[in-house]
Amino acid sequence: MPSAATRDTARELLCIIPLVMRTVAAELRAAGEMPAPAHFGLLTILGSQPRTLTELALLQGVSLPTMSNSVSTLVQRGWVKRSSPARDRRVVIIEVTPVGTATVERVGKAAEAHLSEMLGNLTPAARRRLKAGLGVLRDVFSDAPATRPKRAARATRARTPA
Amino acid sequence: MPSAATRDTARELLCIIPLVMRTVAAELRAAGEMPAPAHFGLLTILGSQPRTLTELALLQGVSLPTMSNSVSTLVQRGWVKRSSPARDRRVVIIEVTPVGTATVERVGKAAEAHLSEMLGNLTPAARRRLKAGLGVLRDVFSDAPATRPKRAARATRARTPA
DNA sequence: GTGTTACCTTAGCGGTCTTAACCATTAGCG
DNA sequence: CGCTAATGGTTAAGACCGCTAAGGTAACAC
Repeated sequence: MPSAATRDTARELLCIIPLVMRTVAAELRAAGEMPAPAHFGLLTILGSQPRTLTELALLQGVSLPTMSNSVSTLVQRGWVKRSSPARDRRVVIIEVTPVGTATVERVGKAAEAHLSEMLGNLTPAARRRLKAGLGVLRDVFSDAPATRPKRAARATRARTPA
Repeated sequence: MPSAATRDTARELLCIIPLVMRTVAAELRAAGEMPAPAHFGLLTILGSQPRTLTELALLQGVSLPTMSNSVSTLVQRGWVKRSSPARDRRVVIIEVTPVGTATVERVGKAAEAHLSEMLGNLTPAARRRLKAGLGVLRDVFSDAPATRPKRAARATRARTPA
């Protein structure tokens, strides 16, 4: 049973996250050839290593069809490529292309710049609070598939350093 | 020229907000007759007082057409109603209906419950950090039209929207 | 009354997400 | 070997959310 405090925070989340989301999406949209919000995270993930479709869907907390479609879009834009390993041709490995890497780099920089403009007005203390809050958010949501409480306990410590 | 610290925070925002957004949307979707994420905030705003379409669009940081459409959906569901004041028949006043109020109440509660489940694992300290961060988020994004400083009428002050 | 401005709506497009249904490949087993 | 599952992806259809561009009507100013 949720305490009043958690419920309060939940309500807060419910109200402002969509607001923030809109802004973030707008930044990305305005930042050039706009890899839509979802695509940005995707390319970032793939930047560290290639993944299968299922892995990606899990990581991003979306259904397989959604991921398949997103990847298709990305392929179409030349940012990632699909390939099937010979050992098991059912699976699809998705890799980012050099063009994709460059795009994320560029667009991300532009979006950051815009965002930073808004964040620039914050006092250092406020920015610290924001950062701390984002860290918590990441810990809580980093792979929770929403409506399915599959894995219960996630340690909420370990503030994801840097 | 954004400092490294702000850029870092911006990048953080860019990566985790969509993730959180998906979860919140899923909560809402699973919470019953799902007033989509955007609708939830809208109904909440209207809960305190009726507003014109333009006001709503400004408050939510969306375009007028978007707000018009959203309101149409809400009207269709019987959650709000439109009316034109006699003194100026160009404007449209949007008011929440009793059904709308009840719906937000109910759905909000369900979504909060789900969210609270995730948040329940947080230490009190972490929850405090989260809350503080959300507050900052609200201040920063509460009505910033993202990429367009349309008419710069809004100074960067005016905290405390509620 | 003509023109301008303000407010809202309609139309059309792209993106995100879902579920249901459908292939294709691999693995198990008699 | 051939049949049946299961695994992994894809397609198809549907609902929302956001945008721009292009109307339409009401109020205001001359």
